[in-house]
Amino acid sequence: MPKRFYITTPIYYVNSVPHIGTALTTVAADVTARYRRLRGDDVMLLTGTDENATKVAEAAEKAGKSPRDFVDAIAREFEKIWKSLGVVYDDFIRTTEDRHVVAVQEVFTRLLDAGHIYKDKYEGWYDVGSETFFKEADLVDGKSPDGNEVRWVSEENYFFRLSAFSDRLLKHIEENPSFILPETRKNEVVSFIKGGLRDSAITRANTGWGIPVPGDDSQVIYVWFDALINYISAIGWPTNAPDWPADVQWMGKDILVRFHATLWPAMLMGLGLPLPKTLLGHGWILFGDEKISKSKGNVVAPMELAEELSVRAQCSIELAVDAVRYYMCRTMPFESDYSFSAEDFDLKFNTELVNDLSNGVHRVISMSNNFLGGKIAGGDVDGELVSAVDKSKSAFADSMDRYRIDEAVSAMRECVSALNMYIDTKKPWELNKQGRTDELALTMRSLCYLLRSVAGLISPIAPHLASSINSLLGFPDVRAWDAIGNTAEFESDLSLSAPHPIYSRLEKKMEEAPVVPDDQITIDDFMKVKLRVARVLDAAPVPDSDKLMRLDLVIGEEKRQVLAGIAQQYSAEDLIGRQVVCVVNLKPRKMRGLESRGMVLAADAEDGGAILLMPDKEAPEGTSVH
RNA sequence: UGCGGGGUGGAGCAGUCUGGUAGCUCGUCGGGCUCAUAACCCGGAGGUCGCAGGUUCAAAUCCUGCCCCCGCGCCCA
Repeated sequence: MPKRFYITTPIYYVNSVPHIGTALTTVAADVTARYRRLRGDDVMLLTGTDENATKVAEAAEKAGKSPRDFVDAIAREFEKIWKSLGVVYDDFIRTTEDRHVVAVQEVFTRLLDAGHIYKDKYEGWYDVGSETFFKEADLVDGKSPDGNEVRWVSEENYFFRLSAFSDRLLKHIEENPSFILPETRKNEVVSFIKGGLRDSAITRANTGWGIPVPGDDSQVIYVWFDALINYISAIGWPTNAPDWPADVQWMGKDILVRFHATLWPAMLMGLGLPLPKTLLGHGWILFGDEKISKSKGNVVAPMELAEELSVRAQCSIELAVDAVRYYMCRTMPFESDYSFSAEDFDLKFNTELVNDLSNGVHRVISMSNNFLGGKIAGGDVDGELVSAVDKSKSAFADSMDRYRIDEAVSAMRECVSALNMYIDTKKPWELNKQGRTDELALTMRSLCYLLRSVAGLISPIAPHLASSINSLLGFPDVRAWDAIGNTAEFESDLSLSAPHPIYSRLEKKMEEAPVVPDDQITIDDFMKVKLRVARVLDAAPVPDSDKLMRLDLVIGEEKRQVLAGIAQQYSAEDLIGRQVVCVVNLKPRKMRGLESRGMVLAADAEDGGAILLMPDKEAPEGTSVH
């Protein structure tokens, strides 16, 4: 069996549904797959879900479901979304499937036998409450710094000898310039490896969810080690995996360096398997001011975007999805990130898809119908446009072959631009008025030819849009790369459909919520911060720390530990007994191994120090502050 | 302090590796066209390429120093 062109996406965590980020990766992979199919390749596109993380078991419990039911439901959700986004994959791997479990255990066994995996002890005082290990020195009166009971745990874990692969990895990266793309990511990987790779623990205690270590049920395989193996388990390894190595593995930049470009190739080397040809770590589409959106939890779901668009642009949901796919492709962040905004989306949609393309199509179809009754006699195509198409087509291919989907879109747009220019130059309405029928037919035929080529080029990106153009021209879909820019089809008479616009222009959106200047917050924002008067019960400098002071505070009925960077200005004696103001609903944070559950307010001194705030006169502990 | 990315006409970006016309999209101004969804086409204005030195016949591009912004880490909570 000949090797297929093998494309992968990461497998996605099942604790949340896709957002525009995961959709970006998956759509990019789908576009690549569609392009390769157009080029005549037999393609294998793989996606799937990562279901073995311990968090999954917890999330399932919260949802009141068994882990099994929980992951089943989410996996179905993913499949549904990819289908809606027009992603056509050839297989969907779930890491809870037998074929995967078997492969993971086999990988483990082989690497263990080959000496790449070893057992090592992990010892320490374990705080069951916070699932954290502490050093002897960190303990306070035989308890954890938080006051929890601790017990001595001596856990044996399995480690993967990642450190041993550094030189081979660097060599491979150097010898294969397109192994890691883009270039900036490659540099990052190289400096990460040169900084020293540490062996990684690849198992953890078995809590009832995950893939057991072969011959040692007390342990399960660590989720990343497990997950990466999907790329070979899905295509039949260890039995037979003719499609390996992958031609391109798409992913976001965040999971490239630590996992796909180091751990994964090292594992493959350990197994004696070839490495993927290209690892592609694209940037992210960010949402306007990232800080603001994070706090608002503002995630633009691609399908919501499409649904809204189908109403506003008066098109089918499929065409709206294509517009979203188009937007993702034309802005595909390669080296750096891209900032998404609704305004930007509307602008790109209106100018590129509606004004230039959809309206361009409409011009051609309308004129053909008005001037020629929708019938165009077969014949020659203007050589000027043939060479314009040739140029676009090869630029498109060159870009796609380098996985620069954004550049490929630009190449396609050259044709659209040529279309509108050509119309203005040839002025078909004048030819019609003057009765120059032959010239008119040549012009319209040539324009149809150009549109047919545009449809072909855009088809991997926006397949329904391509179909719409083709059907207006009275053609079936373009199925072969060689058919793009081929004039043979135009030797026979054409019979066009009646004109109707593909997309409608978007009008300005309704006024959004009043814009608050960046440096201002509303009273509601401020009220989110819960401030309370607290009394310092005890204080002590944090060991191994220059600036940190540990404070035990009384806030009303409650006691809590807060860390503050004030040790250089205040001693324990200064602090014990005095009142302070504390932010009580701050997310807990660990520093120097200790947990801080709040923040005491202090003014910033000129020397960078802190000046503690205290009530003007004594107030009961727990009094709220505004 | 560390690591990474970045500072190019009003906005967003390309160009920097491989020195030699500063390019693109949007906006703006003027003109054209009337087939089309107030869309399309042409032209103009607008930049000391973060700052200061250096190398060179020539620097956005190479070298040195500095300033500022963003992301990650941190004895910031």
